[in-house]
Formats: sequence, structure tokens, C-alpha cells
Amino acid sequence: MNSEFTIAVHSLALLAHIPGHMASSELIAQNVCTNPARIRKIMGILRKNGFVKTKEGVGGGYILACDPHAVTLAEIYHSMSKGTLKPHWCSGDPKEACLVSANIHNVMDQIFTEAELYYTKYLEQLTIQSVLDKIRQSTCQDQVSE
Amino acid sequence: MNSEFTIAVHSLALLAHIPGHMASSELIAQNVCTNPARIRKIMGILRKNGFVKTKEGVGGGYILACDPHAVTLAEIYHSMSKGTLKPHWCSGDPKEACLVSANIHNVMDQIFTEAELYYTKYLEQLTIQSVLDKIRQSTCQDQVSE
DNA sequence: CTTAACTGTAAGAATTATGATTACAGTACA
DNA sequence: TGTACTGTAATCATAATTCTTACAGTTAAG
Repeated sequence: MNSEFTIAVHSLALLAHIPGHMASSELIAQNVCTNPARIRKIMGILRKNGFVKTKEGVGGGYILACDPHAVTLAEIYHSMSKGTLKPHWCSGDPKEACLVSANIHNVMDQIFTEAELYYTKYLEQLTIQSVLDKIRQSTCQDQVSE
Repeated sequence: MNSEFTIAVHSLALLAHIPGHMASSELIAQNVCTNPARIRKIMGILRKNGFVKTKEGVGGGYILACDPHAVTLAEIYHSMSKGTLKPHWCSGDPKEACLVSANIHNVMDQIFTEAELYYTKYLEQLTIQSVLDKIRQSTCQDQVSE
């Protein structure tokens, strides 16, 4: 899996952190620690899925277009990275005479697909807001420990 | 995630498919479609975790050292690939003044760790034998459809 | 109506992760 | 003692991921 899901969650949490404000791809990129082109690509996907609104031109950028208490990480994961949990490489060879070699691919594929369902079941429990809350709590803990 | 978990499951299913027989790294590699050195590396880990027994020298190779009905894919996953579900790249920067940038890493790390728990919860339901059964069933279906 | 600050998109380079190859020491059987 | 194995590591090749650069399209401001 690449990091687009991580960046999407980070960007949405950031937008939820500054409600009502536009953030440019430049600003988000600095916060995320990547480049503006990558942010624009990811925000484009989030826009197509209704999570953010875009404004082009001077003073433009991105703004949250959903309720951060309602949108779960599962929805974000599905938009960005569905099916990317399984490795690219496949074992076995369908043309082999051996049952195991011939059929392992289908079986593992099914297993990875179902395991992903369990994975996203957890993500359904988390919202953009809950991530933001964790971020804010996380700081309190740091301050206590210092 | 790389494919070591996939290869481990494939190799163990293969050994379960030929009970009582030794399989060399060469033979397993052909079945899996990779090279013997990679198989030996993976089987070394499986040996250290008690899943297989090794025999060096002439006529040597690998043989199952566990009950395929008892060993779950979760145990195999933990041995081979625990913690590899999350992407390598991290967003944010702990030195940033912005809360979100500074703390997102810890929060996402925690989320990926807990999501992996759900993932492995599914793998606990599958055993080496159940994978082998799926493989054998999978062939029946193919034959019916042809 | 022109300039400046944005997004949208894509191509290509750079980097990193993954997998393959090769090599060789160690072991065991015949 | 030779042959067929495992164990392990170093190096090379390939593929995935990320970064850079570029430029067309859009909008606000002057």
C-alpha cells in the first residue's frame, strides 16, 4: 500500500482543524511533508467523492465539504486505497499440474479480500473528528510527560 | 507488505498436501514460482517458529512439524510479517508547530496497529488445512465450469 | 483585459522496496 | 570423499513509490 490513505486522512483532519478556512495545496503539502502536486492529486479524488470542495484561481484551495463527525476512515480508505492491502507479487502458476500451485492464487486473493473487510470494519469506527480528537489528546500527553 | 506471508502459507499448504514427505527448497521454489534461496530464508523463519523441520545434507529438505488443523494463518502472519501492513512513508513532522502535523504520525501509527489486529482476527479463523481445503475445492469448481 | 495565485493533470526523474542471482560455508548420507 | 542438500549474505535487477517540473485552465483583483 502507498501512503495516499494516510495523506488523505491527514489532509481532512487538517481541514477539520481549521473549519471554514480554505487551505491551498502548498499549505497542506507543507503540513503533510510532501509536494503540492501530490496533494492536488489526492484532493481531486476526495473532491470527486464529496469530502472536500475545491476553489480554483486566486484565493482558492480546499475546504471540508462533509461532517467530520459522520465520515469514517473506512469511507476514505475505500475512496483512496481499496484493494491495495495485498502484495503485488503472486505465488504459484495456474498452468502447473500441482493443485496447490495452480489454485493458491485464487485462494490467497479471496483471503486478502476478506481480511481487508475486517480491516475496514475497524476503520468504520473512526471518524475524521475522532482522529482530530486523538491528535489533540496526543499533545496533552506529550505536555504532561515533559 | 512483501510476499513472504503468501509464500509461507503456500509452502506450508504444499507440505500439508504431501504429508510425510520431504520437499527441497528447489521443489518448493518451483511450485511457488520463485528462487530456492528465498524459500530457504522463509523456511528458516518457519523452522525457528516450529512450523517445519529441516534436514540438511543429501535427501534433506523441509517437512511439516505442526498440526495443519491447529496452526492458523494469524500465527504464520505474526511470524513472517507482523507490522508490515502500514506504509513506510509517514506524513507530518514532529517539529512542526501545528498540532496536526506534529501528532498525526503517532495517531496513524496507533490506527494501523489496531487495524492490523482486526486483520489478524480474520486470519485466526483460517488454518493451514482450511487453506488446503479451499485449494482442493477451488479445483472442483474449475472442473465444473469447464 | 491583464497579471497573479490558484487547481488539474501528466510526464519523467529519483528514490526506495522488493525480488532474483550468485556464491560459499556447513551438514549428512552413500 | 563426493554429492546433494540447507543457511546465510552480498550484490544485482526490477518494480513501486514519491518527487519534480511543466503547463493548460480558472478566478479574483487591479
